[in-house]
Amino acid sequence: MEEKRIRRQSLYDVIRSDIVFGRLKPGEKLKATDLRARYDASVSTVREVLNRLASEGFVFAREQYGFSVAPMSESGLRELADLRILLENHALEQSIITGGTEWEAGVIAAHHRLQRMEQRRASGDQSVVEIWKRYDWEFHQSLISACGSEELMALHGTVFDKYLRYQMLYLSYRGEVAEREHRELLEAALVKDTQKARQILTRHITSGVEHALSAIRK
Amino acid sequence: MEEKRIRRQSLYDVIRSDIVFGRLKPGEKLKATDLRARYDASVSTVREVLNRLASEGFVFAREQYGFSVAPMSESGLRELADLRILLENHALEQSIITGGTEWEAGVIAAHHRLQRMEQRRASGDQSVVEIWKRYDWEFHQSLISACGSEELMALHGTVFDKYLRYQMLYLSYRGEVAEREHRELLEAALVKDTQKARQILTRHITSGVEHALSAIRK
DNA sequence: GCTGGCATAGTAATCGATTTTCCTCAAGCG
DNA sequence: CGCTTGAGGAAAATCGATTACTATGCCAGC
Repeated sequence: MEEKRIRRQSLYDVIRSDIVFGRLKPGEKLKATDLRARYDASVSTVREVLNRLASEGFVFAREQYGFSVAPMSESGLRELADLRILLENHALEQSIITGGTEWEAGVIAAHHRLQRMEQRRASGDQSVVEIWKRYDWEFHQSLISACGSEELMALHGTVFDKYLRYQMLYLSYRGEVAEREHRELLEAALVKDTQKARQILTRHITSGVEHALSAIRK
Repeated sequence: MEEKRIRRQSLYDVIRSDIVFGRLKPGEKLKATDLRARYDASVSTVREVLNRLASEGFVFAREQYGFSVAPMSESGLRELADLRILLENHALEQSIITGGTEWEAGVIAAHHRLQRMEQRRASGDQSVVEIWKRYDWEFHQSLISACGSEELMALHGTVFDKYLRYQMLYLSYRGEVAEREHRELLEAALVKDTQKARQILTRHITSGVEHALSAIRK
């Protein structure tokens, strides 16, 4: 039962992931003809994908100049972190208020998957980075999944990945600390303590930013 | 001095505006070949534009099915309104705190332009609707322009337009009331009263939603 | 020696044609 | 009679070629 994907979708996934995980460097020029060869697709298909990525902010586009990987900056990181705090805190609070048993079950399951990967990552297994980060994404998404707004969730999902790109750039790994924060976040959510949950989440993100910035300054 | 635009950009503007102002109905199928004739462009160009609009949420896309104008629903309106309140309140507060004289000047100028159009609209001139709404957009953007986050402003800009689409659908016109709220918003911002400004803005949006929903229920 | 314009090459933008996929409908079989 | 299956057509996805633009560098004139 092989999953059949159209070329555009798989191309989109590959390029997006190449950008998020740094295989395509910030500022790097994305020539349609080069990508055509590299990814084995026609210019039209490549351009469709680049247009999508451009409107999401992963790719920078200028008329008559073409496409390049979106640049990164310290202010970019701060902006995205602030935005994530704003969106995710709000969604989290709503979600805790309205979430029922099904939501709780989903959150616990997502946390379990994440935790397993965190352990493998902690034991030095570098190969699981992408899967680990996907589970990270899924855990945070599951936490806010009862917020009642698909628009909000979609927005958060994109912001999360744009923020993740910075974590990957700075090779920011906080191991045990982030692991504990996830656990605390889970607990606060399950006992419906919105204020505590907001507090932990804010710290989770803020200290992540500080950690990344201090790492790059050395 | 004729402005030279590339085809894709002008096509994007036209289709986007056609969707926002309801000339393309929600759910309407967007066949590439039809659009090709209607807007005089090739399928590739049309598809590039539709991909962009899809990732912004104005167009709905499904594999092997093609594109259609994004559907609209009451919950969609509520979600976008909530999102706009969240984003704009936050940005407004930051902007009031950091904004200096230049920011104040920009806000006053934007409000003046908006007010002039509000007057023309109030006197029954239906032809200015699009310009009027553009000035509305610009006024709100200028208010948050000192928030320090380009990401936030870009996000707000898109959300504003998606919300505007609902106002256009419901033909929601609050005339004098909205005019007064804009004036109050300007005043609160200039005297740096963040709490008052947040309060007015929240009411501005909330009552706009209520007005629209009560109109459709008759 | 410097500047301004023109030729040229490289790349982006656009195009129409071709291939692939999906849906419909009807005929054949159980 | 109902279900499966395959032919046919419509529309989406993909393609390579063509056109348009821009930047680079060379040459002529000042």
